[in-house]
Amino acid sequence: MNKSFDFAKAPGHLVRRAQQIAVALFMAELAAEDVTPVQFAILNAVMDTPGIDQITLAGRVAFDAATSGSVIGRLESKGWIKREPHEIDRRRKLLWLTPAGHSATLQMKTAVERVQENFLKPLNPEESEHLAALLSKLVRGHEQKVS
Amino acid sequence: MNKSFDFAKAPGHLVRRAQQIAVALFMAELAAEDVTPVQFAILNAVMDTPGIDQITLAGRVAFDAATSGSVIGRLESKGWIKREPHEIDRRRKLLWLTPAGHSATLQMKTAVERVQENFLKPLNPEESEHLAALLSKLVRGHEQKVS
DNA sequence: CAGTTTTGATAAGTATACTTATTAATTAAC
DNA sequence: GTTAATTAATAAGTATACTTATCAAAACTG
Repeated sequence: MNKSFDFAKAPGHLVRRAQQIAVALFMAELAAEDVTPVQFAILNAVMDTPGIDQITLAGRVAFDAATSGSVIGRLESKGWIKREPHEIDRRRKLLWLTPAGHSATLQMKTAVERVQENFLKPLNPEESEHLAALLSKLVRGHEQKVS
Repeated sequence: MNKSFDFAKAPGHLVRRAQQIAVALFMAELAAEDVTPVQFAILNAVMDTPGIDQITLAGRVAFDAATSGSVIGRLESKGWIKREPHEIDRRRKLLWLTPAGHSATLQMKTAVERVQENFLKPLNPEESEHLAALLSKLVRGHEQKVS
């Protein structure tokens, strides 16, 4: 009847909880760098593809132009990212890491790897792989509708 | 060298992505009710435990007193939740559903069950159960440090 | 090639989600 | 039993994350 939803078993709740934990571990491990998970994702993508434009980058990590635009603005204020208009298509802004941004990002990477390890610590290696595989399948299965 | 982090495989990224999808499905399915996942979680918890106080509720669904306080404020504005100070300990505020909140929450439940189904649609029943089990184990393994 | 449509970026507005600080009320300690 | 420590709630401030609206620049269309 009025039986409430069983949140402990609800996948949506578990996923939200897991994400909260991942973010908390990230923030704790990278407190010294003063960076957030989304900021790192963007720095990483720009390091991977220098001169990427904001829309392409948004599709790759944040999935929303408005959000990633404001995140990039913050990274620009920190002096980690440089924004320059595309020579031909002046609507577009292309992104590069500054030297400071480059070395900061490199430093973050080992810390982020530690975060991933800590995050998965409650699971053994097989379970960790299985979880990643299931999440991949789930996410890919939805990809058409969300991106 | 400058090989970037492989986000497609990073569990933190997958979890964030999965959560985004879950929220998007929820918002689409419950657009008519004008409610968010966190708001539903709170309504559900109050229906489950009428007269619960804000701190206990926060620990159960949102894990943060400030956030859940503001969410409850919004639910109060909507006329779905009633807040009353505890008779003895006047610091505490106890929560009840209004009649409108009660019937709205009941209506949401079937929609939320549809969301869970849609969310897990890319996986077969075994995989769905396995995913929930792995996430449960992961979350429980971290529970001491985060709550 | 003028007019419409599309696209990239930003602004505005709402809703989490967290931290730290503040206030008020209660409990503990001496 | 008054001060000290704790606790519940809120406020303030930052950072996502999304929607819709706006604006400017390109691309398309007749």
